[in-house]
Order: sequence, then structure tokens, then C-alpha cells
Amino acid sequence: MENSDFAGIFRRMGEFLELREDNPFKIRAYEKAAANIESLSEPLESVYRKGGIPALREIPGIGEAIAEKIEELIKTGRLKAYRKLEKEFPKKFIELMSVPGLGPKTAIMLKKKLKIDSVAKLESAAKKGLLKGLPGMKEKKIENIKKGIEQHKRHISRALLPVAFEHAFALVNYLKKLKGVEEAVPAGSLRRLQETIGDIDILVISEEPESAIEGFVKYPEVDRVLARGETKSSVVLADGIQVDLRVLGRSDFGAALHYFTGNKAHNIEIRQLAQDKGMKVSEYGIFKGKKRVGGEKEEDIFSLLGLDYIEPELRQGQGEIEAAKTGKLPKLIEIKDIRGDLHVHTNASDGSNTIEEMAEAAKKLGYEYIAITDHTVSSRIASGLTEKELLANIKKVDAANKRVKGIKILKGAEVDIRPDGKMDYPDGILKQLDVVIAAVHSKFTMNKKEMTDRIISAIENKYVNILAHPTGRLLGSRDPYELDMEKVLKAAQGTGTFIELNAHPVRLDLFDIYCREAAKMGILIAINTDSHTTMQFGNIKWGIAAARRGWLEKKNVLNALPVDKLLKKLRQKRGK
DNA sequence: GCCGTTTTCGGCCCGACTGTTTTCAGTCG
Repeated sequence: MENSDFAGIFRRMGEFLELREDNPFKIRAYEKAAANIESLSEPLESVYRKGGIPALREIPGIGEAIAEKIEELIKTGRLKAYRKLEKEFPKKFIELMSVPGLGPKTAIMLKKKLKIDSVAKLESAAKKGLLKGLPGMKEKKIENIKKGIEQHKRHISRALLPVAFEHAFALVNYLKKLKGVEEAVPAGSLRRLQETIGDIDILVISEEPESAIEGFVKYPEVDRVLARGETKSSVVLADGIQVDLRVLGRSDFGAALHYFTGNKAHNIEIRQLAQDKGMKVSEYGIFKGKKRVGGEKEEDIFSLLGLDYIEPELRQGQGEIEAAKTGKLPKLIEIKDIRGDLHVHTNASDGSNTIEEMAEAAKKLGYEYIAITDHTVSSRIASGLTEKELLANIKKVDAANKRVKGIKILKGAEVDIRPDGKMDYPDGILKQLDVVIAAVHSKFTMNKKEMTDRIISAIENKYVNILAHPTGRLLGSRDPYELDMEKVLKAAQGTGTFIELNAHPVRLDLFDIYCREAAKMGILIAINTDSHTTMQFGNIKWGIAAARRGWLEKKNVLNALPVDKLLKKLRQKRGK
């Protein structure tokens, strides 16, 4: 079982207990355990193998009861307590609670009164007018449920970061022009630069909240107003994205921005810490008793709690507060630290521009080097190069190096890892390249062991420098393939192979937890754009965002090295 | 169910909005 499977089970346990109106703190305990398991870099199974129940209990949020449940799951592959509840509340029934505005109480009532146990049944009951007359159900509530079902159906997938950014950018500009609005800034998962965005959160600073809210709900893109109060409002935009707005005064800005930026786990942890220190944190400031002691600046919250400033990308409740207590926060990588791009395509395979055009574009960004890494013969769809074509391309790189001054163009290839683990070119060809990237482009459905073996055998090839887009996921369209990442990282560590964090906004793997793990193991990460046009070099910002969420520093990143050191690193594996 | 240089028992983050409730429950972030 994967960590995500354990987390899923415990999260579901929380939902079961919520439906049973169990102790709310018990529910939170399960949620917390699930979240902590999810952010663990080591597989739970291996934690258990090494240290049994005592080792499990060292994980925050896991105590006696949950540790025993994990043991039961590992030993028997099932959990009695879970099975029992699963029968009572099947998955389809649980889905009812993902309809906006419909929570556990209503779901239970619907089940009791009308035997409704799925969104589909709820929809047909609503259409038939069966909801009328149920407890707490009148015109407006029924109408809201109907709209909620529509929203639920339309909005199952989350928005990619760049898409959400565009929406937020336009909206913020609109809000800033409203009367009395001093400031409008994106917060929430957008400010944390999460790879996908559920809702857009925006904080507005104004001393006239009513008129700010008034202007907000009149934004031309607004399709539906979900809530409209004195200081907050929620709307759904025409393309289904929800936007939550919060209006606060200038003096609350820091506290409000903090409250609206961290995820739930981070905020709970901060407030818990404040409580332990005899203080209280809310969006209105930080308080000692009744006395407000800060909140104008975001830094107030951290400094008064004895913490170093935590960058927004780290506010995920994954150990950042503990690290901030002890001065152990990373100094996060920044765009300006990047000195080159090691994964670049040209019109020799499936790119759009020539080698020279790509090199000139990279030079404009201030890069010292790029590597030309077109596809290899097996990637027919991507017009992969034959050996002969590759050799011709190498000569073109030599010629380009002479013509384009001020940037070093490296010879490379993005070489397919065949299903049997062999590389798409023989070693005799690979050794003529400066940079060899290995990647899986076919047969994604292999089982975990086969895929792990396949990738490890590529890593073990002494000419392979970088494992590209290591999980193969495409956000919104393809799940990651089955892979034992722990083994892959160990192989990379043992052989001196680097791992790519692909900056394309639909890829963005390596995921954050593995970035952290790789960095801990001393594996260098290459943050590459995989550019197929000159425009795509700009995608580096999404890669940097993902890297920062993965706690990476400049020293962890391969292409933050100057060219001479980079070349030395690349040659190390070959024993030169 | 978890957790502890105040506690091994008694706590557990904080606040806003809606709709139906005549004083508040349910839901959300």
C-alpha cells in the first residue's frame, strides 16, 4: 500500500465519523493523521518494517489507535473498523458532501427521509420536487442545492496554476480600480503557488467594505453569487472557478494576509502555538489577552510567536513551523539562481524553433548554457531522431556554438527508456553527448515492479545524467505511473544521477515531498522547462514554484551551477 | 483519537455567512 492509500482510508474514516456525529476532535485527529501520512517522504510500510508500532507513533498525529490500525492494514491488507463503516456509508453517498453547501447533517437527513445515497439520486429528487417539506428545506435551500449540484458536476477538475493566475490577475486589476479599495492581492493556494487551484482567494484592503463587495459581485465574469456579507463574499465565475473575497482594514493587512494564505493545517498549527504561548491569532491580528500586539505586517505574527519568517510556498503544515522555531528553514531557490536549461527541443524533432533561435532566447534570459535534447528514434510521434540524424544534429550544435556567442550550447538528447530498460541509443552514441536525459514515453501501464526496474536500469547506465519527468503525470489528464520512488532515488544517489523537476505547468514532477527527500539524500535536481518553443522558457517560473514548495535551495539544483562546474558534474558519472 | 517543562486527563483554532431557527445550526475556509 502507498502512503496515499493509507491517507485516503483515514480521511474517509474522518468522514464516516462526521456522518455519525462523533466527537469532532476525533474527526480532526483522523484528518490530521491522513495529512501527515500524505506529506511523509518515506513509505509508511517501510517505517513499520524498520521500527514497528513505536516508529509509527513517532510520526506526529499518530498515536496508539491509529498505529495499530496501520499495522492491521499492513498485516492483513484490510481494516475491520473501516469495512464496517464503508458498508454503512458507501463512496457514492460520501460524494454527496462534495456538493457545495451540503454537509454531513443534510446528507444523513436525506438518507433517512428519502433514501438518497448518491448525487444522481439527489438530483432527480430535487427535480421531482421531493425535497420540499423536509426539515430545514425551503425554497432557497432547495434552489441552492440544485445550483450546487450543477457546480459540482462542472467543477470536478481543478484549475492549473497559470490559468488561475490569469483569472486572478484580471480580477485584482478590476478590484484595485474600485472606489475605496487600497489594495487587492491574491492569497490562498494561489499565493502558495500550488500546482492546481480549487478556489481563488483574494484579499482586499479597504475602509469601505460594503462598496468593495458591491463592486466584486458586479464583476462582469461573475456567474453566480454564493455568499455576500459585510466583509466576505464568494462567487462562481463563468467558467466554473470559485472566488472567495475577504475585505479587511489597512491595520489588519498582515494578519489577514497570513490567515488567508496558509492552508488549514498551517493555520491550525499557528493558532495552536499562539494558544500555547498565551496568545491568540486571527485575521484581525495577534492578541495577548484582549490587547492587540501586532498584525499590521505579516512578519508580526511570526516574530511574536518566536518564528522565522515562513515563505508562503512553505505554509502547508508540513514541518515548516517546527523548522521556523529552530532556524532550520531553507533559503529557497529563486529564478535568478538559474543559469541554464538542460532540456530543450528544436525543430529537429517536435520543437518549433532552430538551435540558434533557442540559444538566442535563452541568452536573453541571462542563461549561461542550454542543452539541446531532442527526442530519440522510438518517439515516432515526436519525430525522434535516428542515430544518423542525431550525429548530424551534433554537428549543427557545433556550428551554432560558433555563431551564437555568450552562451554555451550543450549536445544532448532526451533518450527513450525502452520497456526492457535499455536505452534507445547504444552507449557508443551516448558517449558523444554532453548531457543524456532518460525518459519514459511509452507503455505507462507497467506494474510497479516492472516500471521501477525499467527506470533503475536506465539510471544505472553510466552515460545517463538526468532522469526526466520521473512520474510521467500530466495534470488533469494522466495519473503518475506506478513507481517505487524510494528505490529510484536510492539508485540515483548511488550512481550520481540527477533527477529532473519538469517545469511545464501540466507536469511539475518531481512532487514536493520527493524534492525534499532527494535534497536530503544529496541528489541534485535539474529544473528544466522541456521547451518546445522559445516562449516556453518562461515556464521556468512554475518549476521554481514547485521547487520552492519542495524546500529546494540553490545548492540542491544542478542548473544553478556555473557552466564549468556543471560540466564537471556531468562527467563525474562517466568516471572522468 | 492525540497530546503533555503547567497536564497522563482534559483540553483540542477562529471566525463569517446563510437560511430558517425566534436564538441558532449547518457549512465553509
